[in-house]
Amino acid sequence: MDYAIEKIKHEIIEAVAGAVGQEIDKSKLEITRPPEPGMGDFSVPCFYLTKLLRISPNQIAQELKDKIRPKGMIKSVQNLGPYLNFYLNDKLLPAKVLKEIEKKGSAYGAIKSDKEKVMIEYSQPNTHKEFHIGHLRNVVLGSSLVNLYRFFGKKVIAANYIGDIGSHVAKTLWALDKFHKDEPEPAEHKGQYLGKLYTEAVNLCEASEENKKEAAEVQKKLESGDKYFTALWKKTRTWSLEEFDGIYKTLGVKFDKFFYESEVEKPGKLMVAELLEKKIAERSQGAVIIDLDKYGLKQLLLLKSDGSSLYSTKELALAKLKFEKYKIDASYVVIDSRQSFYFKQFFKTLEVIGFKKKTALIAYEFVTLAEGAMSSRKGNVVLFEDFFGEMLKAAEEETKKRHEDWPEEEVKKTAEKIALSAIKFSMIKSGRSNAIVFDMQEALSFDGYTGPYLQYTVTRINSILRKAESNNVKSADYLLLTEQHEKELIIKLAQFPEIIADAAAEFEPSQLAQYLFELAKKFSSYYQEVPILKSKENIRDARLALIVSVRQVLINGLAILGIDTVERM
RNA sequence: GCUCCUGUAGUUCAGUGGAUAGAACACUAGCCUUCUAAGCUAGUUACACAGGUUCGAUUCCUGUCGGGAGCACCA
Repeated sequence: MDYAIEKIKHEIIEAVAGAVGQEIDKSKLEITRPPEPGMGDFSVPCFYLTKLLRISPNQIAQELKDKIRPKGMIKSVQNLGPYLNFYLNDKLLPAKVLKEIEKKGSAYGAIKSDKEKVMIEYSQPNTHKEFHIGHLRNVVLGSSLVNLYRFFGKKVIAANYIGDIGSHVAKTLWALDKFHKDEPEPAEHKGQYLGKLYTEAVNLCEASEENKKEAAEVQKKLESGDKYFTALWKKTRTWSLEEFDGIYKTLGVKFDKFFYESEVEKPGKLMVAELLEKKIAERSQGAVIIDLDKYGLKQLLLLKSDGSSLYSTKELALAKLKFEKYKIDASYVVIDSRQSFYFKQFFKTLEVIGFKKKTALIAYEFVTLAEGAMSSRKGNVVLFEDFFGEMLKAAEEETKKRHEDWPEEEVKKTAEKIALSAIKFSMIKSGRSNAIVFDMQEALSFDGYTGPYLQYTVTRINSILRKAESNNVKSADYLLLTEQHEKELIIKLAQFPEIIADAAAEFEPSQLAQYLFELAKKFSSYYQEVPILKSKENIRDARLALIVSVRQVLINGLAILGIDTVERM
């Protein structure tokens, strides 16, 4: 990275370190932003230096202030209490930051590749089940992490691992075969049809042991290659896969590699047999387990007592595939935090059996409803399809209200992008460790901290630029950007590369969302208070150059969140 | 019972070992003869509780209480 923000911080640190006059750990020096704009642009708290210099932080700040000679990006220094407040050089800052953005364009904020090859696995939907807003959070989070990591300079393989076999499939097929065999195939929404069957099956299996046994029989038949059920499975599996394809297409999400549980089941069983032979795994109550007690992780079940496979059985073979065939340096899995314990066990198991690779779970809390958790059994799940439909309707209404003269086609196209941005943003604005309590009413609002607000900010900039017609943005004199609002915006723009690095390091796209919203807010205030088109010609050009940069950063950031912008809305 | 996550404004969320704890929604009052009012400006209200570490704790530690989740044949 060689961004302006780094140069600024480097100069500040060097100035402070130089003034101290003895060896200090520069990494311990913090750079923060003062609470009030008038107090300076950046500040360094002096608390850390008290141990070294053995005088009060206030005194340190005062003494250092006199020793620092402003140069380069630093215009002046003030001490205020225990803080050293730095004022940046207004003559250098705007040109440095804005030229950088202009030059790098859509790559502004990106970090140079470090060649690390990682696989990010996300979505992992189960076939023969409904696709609801809980699954949506995973997709939105996962795909933005893929984008973020690529921007962060990693080589990323975006992987999906589809649960196309297992007890849920068996239950659905059991119900289909037993109660709906003679029904005509649904013409459309076949995936959702299976979801309904699954719910029915779950309830029936809970109601009676007999049903449960029958469903388990179906699973055994599937695993032993029974012709009838295998054919039924193949057909219905396609129904679900087509549904998923449609959803990914709607969301604009692409995977580099699809894995299926069905392709790793047999290799997984072989691996378990091998582990038994090597005495790494052992038998317990008829099942096969690996004892992780000495790591405080209890025991992980690798194979059922009836010999059929578990999630872990298949996951073993998947891990082998990932590391050996794809030669990745690290494997990340985006999952619901309810599976955290299992994954801790599983990653430890990989270590024990010899895969000493970088692995991490990117866990997030799940999506609930105000009345509690969604469950197929209770039938209170909010399907993605329904959610998207509602959002689309609302976005169309809002768009029509504002643009009565627009052709139907344009309304539709714009509304879809608005609806998607609202959906995606609502899934990403909360940090991963926060459960999302889904509220349709709240989701339908396009005001405030939402995706549409960010899109709207971009359209306002577009609108100004359209009206500007001719301009001399390229040769703008940045020294004319002297308003406080302008300085604030420029510093905010300069911080973008840092935000990218922080958000990536913590797997937190929500930090990026927060930043983009703050940037948009700052622009909106500026927009309200400072005229752009009506200012004097040379000032106008400088301001146009500034808002072009603001737009660029908003677009770059939104792209990482998977959000498209629109020309007008 | 054990483990993990969590408790900040009426609601949904940010945030930090230190300068006055920020937003959004909702509510109230202003602002469209001025670049799109999906906007802007102003106002009201908050760190669950009790100890400890520290010059300083909303932040770290311990405990209590509350919410969510996980802990062997589901994924």
